[in-house]
Formats: sequence, structure tokens, C-alpha cells
Amino acid sequence: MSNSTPKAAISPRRDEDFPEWYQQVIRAAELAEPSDVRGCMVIRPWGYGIWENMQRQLDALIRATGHRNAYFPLFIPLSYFAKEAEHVEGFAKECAVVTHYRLKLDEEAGLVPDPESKLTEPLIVRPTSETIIGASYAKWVQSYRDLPILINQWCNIVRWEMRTRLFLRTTEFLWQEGHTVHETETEAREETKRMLGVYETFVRERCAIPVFAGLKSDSEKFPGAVETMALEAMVQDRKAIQAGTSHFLGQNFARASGIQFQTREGKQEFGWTTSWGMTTRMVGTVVMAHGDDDGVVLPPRIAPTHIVILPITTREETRANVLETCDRLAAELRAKRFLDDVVIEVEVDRRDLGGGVKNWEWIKKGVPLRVEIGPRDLEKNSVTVSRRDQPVKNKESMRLDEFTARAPEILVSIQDSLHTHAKEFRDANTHEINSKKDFYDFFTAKNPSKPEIHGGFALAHWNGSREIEEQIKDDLKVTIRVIPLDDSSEPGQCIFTGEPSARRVVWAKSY
RNA sequence: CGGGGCGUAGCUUAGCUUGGUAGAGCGCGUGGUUUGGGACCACGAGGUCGGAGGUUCAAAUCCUCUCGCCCCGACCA
Repeated sequence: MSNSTPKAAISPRRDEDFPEWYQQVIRAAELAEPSDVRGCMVIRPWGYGIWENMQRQLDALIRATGHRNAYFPLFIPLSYFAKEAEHVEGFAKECAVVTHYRLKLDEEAGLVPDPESKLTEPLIVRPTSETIIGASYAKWVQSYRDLPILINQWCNIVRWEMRTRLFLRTTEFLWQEGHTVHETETEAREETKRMLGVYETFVRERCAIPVFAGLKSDSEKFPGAVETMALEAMVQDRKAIQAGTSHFLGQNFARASGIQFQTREGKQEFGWTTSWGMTTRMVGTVVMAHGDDDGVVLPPRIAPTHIVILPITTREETRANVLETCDRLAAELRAKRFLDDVVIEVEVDRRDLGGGVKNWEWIKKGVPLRVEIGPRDLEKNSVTVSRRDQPVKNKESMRLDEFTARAPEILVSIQDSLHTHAKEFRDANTHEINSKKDFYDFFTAKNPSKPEIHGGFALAHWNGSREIEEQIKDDLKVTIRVIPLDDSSEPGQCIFTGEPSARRVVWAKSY
């Protein structure tokens, strides 16, 4: 076999067809697969392991900010859901509705919902839980002394989407939704911002993805919210993807659900609520942000396995010795920690498979470190180490004890390099744009029939009007992703109208 | 839900225009040869050609309906 032109493990390459590449990666890495249920996916152990890591770590951050987990019903009575007008308008189109509670065997039609069992009031499957949680909060909140209420829930939700894509948009997905009630507007606004900050930390530190944090424009905000804040990440086709949102709900939902309390002055007032969420979409975001033409590349902090040890047992006489060395190394590594407290997960792959096949499987799955140990390593008391953030052919021979000692710092170095790389990519494709023509050029593919990867984030002045947003969306499929919170931008003129603009906003095509 | 494309073995697919009841590569199993590597050889398992109806002596191939998937649009985390 000639290896002069190394072939990539995933076909097509990212630059050939990004959406298809994405699907192939998800499959090759065994993250998930489409299920027999329309629009729903099966999350396989490797993909679910990534989610569990995200979940565990984000959960710790959520707890550290004073929130506690609870669980509310999957089903929401239609009348509860109907209470907030904007909310209904936003979600009604994608609600699964439960109308019966029993099946019946019909002669002709087979198993059908029993007409006798029709619910007097239909239930909807939660697309989000503001209204059902609000009903509980209304009971729990009597006095300002009951506030704040700081609760989070991990659950599945259902949004009946037209088009689905593994992890990025499925009918059912997993997420975390925080719901809080506060005594004052200020507190609630602070909470909204605090949780956005938690997400920002999580996404940057753990997922190694840089983001722009900011406000959504009115047209993009959560149905029923006063203000929505979001994080926007850039993935490798230069499109934006939302990586966590936090909503200041004002008193809208409190009014709808009757969350009222007696103030310090003895008056009745509606509570100030917030909600915030992050979903399994983050798994897809990591794939698209860090993956390469050989598959997934996982940041160590969310990888289910950090180090895979590949015994080279081609010679029978050294086999036992090699395996024993592998097990010993695994045990030593497992006893270590990186970044102070992260347990190192190690797997010795002793499956009876061709070495090359095994190696490539782990490459496609994105394990941060691969370590080969064979007879030649035994003689030299060394190991052969490959980092997933470096080309497949780069192998480094290292003394065994040196590797054991350095493994934690190598993992940290991979974590850092992924973030640096993602940030460089994001920054290289983020441009200040100062004229309408440049803007249109920036977001127009050179090859309209088969658009190449183009565009990116445009930082441009905007007059704040919805009409302009809609115009741009119609023309280019580009939207305002976020109005950044930082105040680094100078005032200027809207590039579309020439009107005054307080600051630049982030524009992009998005998922 | 609109526009386009596609459903043939686990995956990728040939065959369909010009009907004659399936062929390949990869993967899988067994045996052997190899061995720091996604190897090679031999043998083998696996398909009611998405489903239903129709035309026909005969349908993967033609017709009708239906289901599902992918891409683009509308909508969204």
C-alpha cells in the first residue's frame, strides 16, 4: 500500500461538502444514528458519553451558582400552555399533542386510539417548561421571603421540526432548562447575565470553543421573553451556531402563571422570572468546530476516553509482556489527574482486530491521545504517542515513565491547542464590514450552483430596525446573531441606511 | 409545507432509457499468509431491488398511489 498521498478517513472532505461530511463523521464515530422514529435520533454510547460529560460539568457550574435540580412533568395541559400569548405564537406550530389515553383493537384499522378515551383537555408534550413550572412556582411563592427560586431541570423536550439533522435539530432532544423567580427586575437581569456567563465559561473552557456573547434582536428572541441573550460560536463552514441562551422574562410569565408575592412593603407584586438552556446540540457544535477530515476531534475535558492504549501483539512471544505493560500503564494513568481534578479515562483496546483498523477507529472517534506499545517499545522501555490534534503520521516515541508523568500536561496542551485553533479560525473569518456592497459580497458565494464555504461573521453597524433585518435575511439568509455585550465598538453609521448606529452587531448565516 | 434529488445486502453502489425473476467494492464469517498496522489469498454467509396496487406470459426496470431519507427554502436550540 502506498501512503504517499494519505487519504482522509472521512469522505467527502469538509471543503467538498460540509453537511455531508458532518453526517459521515457522526456515523463513523458512532456518535448517533437516525432512528426508525421520524426526526428522532439514537444517541450511541460514544455520543452519549460526550453528553454525559457536558452534563456533569455544566451541572456542577449550575449548582455552584446556587441552583438545585428538580423535575417537572413531560405533559403540559393545553390551557396552561395557552396562558402566554407570544409563547403560544412561537411554539404552537411545533407541538406534539396527546389526545387519548388508551388504545383499542379495531377489526379493520388495527390498533387505534380508543374514541372512548379522549382526554377532556389535550396535553402537549413540553417544547419548553415555563408554563408548567410556573404553575408550581405560583403555589410556592407567597412572600418575598420565598425568593429567589433557583431551579434547574435536565430533561427531554419535543419540538416537531420540519427538517432534522443529527444533534443539530431533532424532534426530541435533551437539554437543561433553568427557571428562576426573583424579587426585583435588577436581580432577574443579573441572573440572566450570570447564567450566560456560566455557559460562556463552559463552552470556552470545557468545549474549547470561543463565542460572541450578546443580546438577540427582537426578531430572534425567545417567544414571551423581554430580552434574550445568547452565545454564538463559529463552526468550520463559517456559519454561526447558538451555544446556549438565557432569557429575561420580565413579569410576562409570572403574570400568565400567577406567580405573585407580598413585598417587603406588604404589596402584591408579580415575580421577575428568567429561563436559560443548553442542549445536545452542543455535541454537534463540538464536532463541527473541531472535527477534521479524519473525523471527530474531542477536547480532552469532554472526551469519554482520554487515552487509548493499543497493544501491538503481533509476536506471540512478547504478547503477554506487552499486555501486562499496557495494563500497568493504564493503572498508573488512571491514578493521575489533569487540571487538578479531572480523572484520566484510559482504555486498553485488546480487541482481536488489525492494528491499523483499531487505530483508525479511535482516530475517527476523536480520542485525544493514542499510545502504542509493542515489542520494540518494551526493549527501549518506551511508548509511541499520537495526539489527535496533530496529523495522523506524527508519532512521538517517549520513555514510558516520562509519558506517565507528562500525560496530564499533554492533555491540557491538546485542550488549549483546540481552543487556540478554533479562535484563530473564528478571528480569521470575522471582519468589520463598512459598506453595503462589501457586506453583500462577503455573504455571496462565488459559485452559486454549488456554493463553496464562504462568509463568516460580519461586524457591521445597523440602525436597529426590523425592516433591515428582514431585508438582509430575504436577500442573503444572513441574520443578526448577537448584539455584543462588551462595549468595545465605536458608534458609527448603519451600512444599509446611513443612519446613526450605537455599535456594530454580529451578522452571519446560521444553523 | 413549497422546489429539487434519492430509496437495490451493514455501507457505497451497477443494472432501469431498450422488461426476461440481481452484480461489484468495502464490511462480515472461516481457514491460511502477513504483521508497528486501515495488508493479502482462498472459501463462504448475506438482497422477496422502501411499501402497496396495476400493466404484462414475465417488473428492480413501465404506470399509479404511498412511506421514508437527503439538499435548498420557510421555522427553530
